[in-house]
Amino acid sequence: MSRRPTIADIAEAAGVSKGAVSYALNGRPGVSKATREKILAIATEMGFVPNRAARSLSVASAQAVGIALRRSARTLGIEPFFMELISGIEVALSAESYGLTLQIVGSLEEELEVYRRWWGERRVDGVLLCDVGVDDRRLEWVADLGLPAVAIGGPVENTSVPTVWNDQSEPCREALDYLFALGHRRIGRVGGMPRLLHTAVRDEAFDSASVALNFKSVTTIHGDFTGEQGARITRRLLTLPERPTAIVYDNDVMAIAGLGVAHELGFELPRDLSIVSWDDSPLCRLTHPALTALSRDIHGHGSTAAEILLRIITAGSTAVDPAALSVQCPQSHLTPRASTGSAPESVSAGS
Amino acid sequence: MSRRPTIADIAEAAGVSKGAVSYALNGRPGVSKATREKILAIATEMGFVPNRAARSLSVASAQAVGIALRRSARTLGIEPFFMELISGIEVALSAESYGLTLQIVGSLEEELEVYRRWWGERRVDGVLLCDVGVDDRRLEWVADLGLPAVAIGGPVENTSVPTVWNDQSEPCREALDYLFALGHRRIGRVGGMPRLLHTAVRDEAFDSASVALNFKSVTTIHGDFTGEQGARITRRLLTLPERPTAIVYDNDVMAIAGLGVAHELGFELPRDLSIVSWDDSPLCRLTHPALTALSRDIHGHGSTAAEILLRIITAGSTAVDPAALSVQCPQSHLTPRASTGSAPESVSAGS
DNA sequence: CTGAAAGCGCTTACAG
DNA sequence: CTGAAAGCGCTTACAG
Repeated sequence: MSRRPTIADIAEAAGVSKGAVSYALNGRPGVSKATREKILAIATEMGFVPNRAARSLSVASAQAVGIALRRSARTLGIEPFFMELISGIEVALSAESYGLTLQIVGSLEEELEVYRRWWGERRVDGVLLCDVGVDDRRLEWVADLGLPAVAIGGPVENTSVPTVWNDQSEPCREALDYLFALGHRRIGRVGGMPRLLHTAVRDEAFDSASVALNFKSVTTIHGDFTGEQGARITRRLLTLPERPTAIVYDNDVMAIAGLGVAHELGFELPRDLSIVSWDDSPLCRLTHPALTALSRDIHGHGSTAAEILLRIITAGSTAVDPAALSVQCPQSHLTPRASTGSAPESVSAGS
Repeated sequence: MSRRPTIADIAEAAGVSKGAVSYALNGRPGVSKATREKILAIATEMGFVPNRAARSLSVASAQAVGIALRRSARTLGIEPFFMELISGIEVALSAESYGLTLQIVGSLEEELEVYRRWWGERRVDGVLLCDVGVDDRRLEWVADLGLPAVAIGGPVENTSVPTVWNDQSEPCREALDYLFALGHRRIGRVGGMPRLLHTAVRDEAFDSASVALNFKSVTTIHGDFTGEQGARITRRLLTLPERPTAIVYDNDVMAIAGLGVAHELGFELPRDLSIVSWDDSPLCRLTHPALTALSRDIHGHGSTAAEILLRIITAGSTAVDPAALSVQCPQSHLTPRASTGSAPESVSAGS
């Protein structure tokens, strides 16, 4: 038949009621084994797939999760992070037959509006919040709406929204220890957007680690994760009178742009300059020299976030303790590659 | 109220029937101006958003479009192409309040199954087909299902599925003319996966253009769009006895990996080697030297595809001529940057 | 174990 | 211009 089959069609063919078909299809008690098998056989033969809208309307659930991305198309495209995250999310959702609804938004206001609409429409059962900011208004917003949510990034305090996050201070310390051991004493850092929480957290981690190691100078300049800014800031750092001998970048795209600038200015790596990318991606292995990076499992990060969200959704409005659900993912670790080496005119670390 | 408001709530508050509320909300005739305004005011005040599932069930439409991506998480993440495409699609869909449902699949079989399920569930009203292959089974599949679809890539012949595509031969010719003029006579090409239609089309375009220009040698080796393959094949090409003086890559990721290998082998660009990336992305501007590339508007490509799909969906099952809907997008054009220059031991083009 | 019925929240002919 | 009602395709108490 050209019309897609419904449970009514199956019921008619099997000579039972629609209710019986529903029970059989959902593996519930209430139908005999023989009837169940007959119904399932007919359903399979007809190529029956239950109508989502009807089911959603009945059970008051969308069987879908939403994610709104507030980044320009260009940043999204070039940054491997998002697709890796999304594919991790996907894995967890597919396992529970949940769909993923994606929307790209241009502003915070638009994003808030999307959440209101999605939730009002019951288009989603919950949302994943990306790029958590300092004093992020979205946390309160979703809480007020009653919209289940999980924040990716953090840690966030005093919120009812569970958070999936990575510790930033230990990997930061690991990277700086490493550079220190290589003899570097003047360090530059090209940071991310200061409004993002994870940038702020790294700022702090970087500061305290630098103080502990007693570097001669540490200069952080914030960028916006784009290659343009990465290049501009690198050019700036490398033309300072007391230029750094090593630079740490808050994302891979800026690191690669920085590498380009280093080449352009005639620096040879790692002889004249060491570069570390904070967040590893296949991009870091494509360059020459390959970039030393702080690696973490972004895919797993996405899966974990999605799993927690599903748990909250399933638990329903029964109060779930967000603190109990907040999860710290395996932390980043240093993956040394060819872009880092001894500092020029090395002051040996051991001496 | 904590419960999300329905038209029944509005009807009660306004003292009218649910039908009247529906007419008012949807801007249909059947309610007086005064009543309409009163209803709208109440709806706004209550923060009413219509339940998608209920509407979908009534109008038998999902108000959503699906896209299944059959690439590994790694390729998806690193390739700017997909996010740019998706963001273009998004723009067109948002304008019509359509949602985008995304799924990552591991195999063709899985992908076909997803289409069957989406369509059966009425989760989507149509799908966008990416990475169109040679003899692509999906085209017949969606046609058999009756699932509205638009293929991205092509051109595809003898199908009822409209296609949004780019001409490949003219840009190919443009790139080769340019390299010829720079004195290059031995050309290498690192292609994409041969099973993809656009790779096959480029193979052919490349062949005929090379014949016309009478290059000394042209070597195409197919890769899989990953950096690993791009690097491996580049290493192979550059260590051939009669190595090419210029290499064209079928995507930016392989081109960047190729650049890395060139650096590693001590080639200086563009003095010793010229590199062209087919498909431009911000990545091409990050490297040093920046990569000459064949640029095209991927974002616009996505929007166009989505717009056509919406047109088909709206037109319903009334036969639409796919040929009339197939669209050729503005073609790629050469953007020369610093990675291309005169061939070593140049045979001047003019002489 | 099974059937008949109500209900989810909309839309839309059909009467008044 | 308005109201009452049926219907979209499911799920799920409630009787038998």
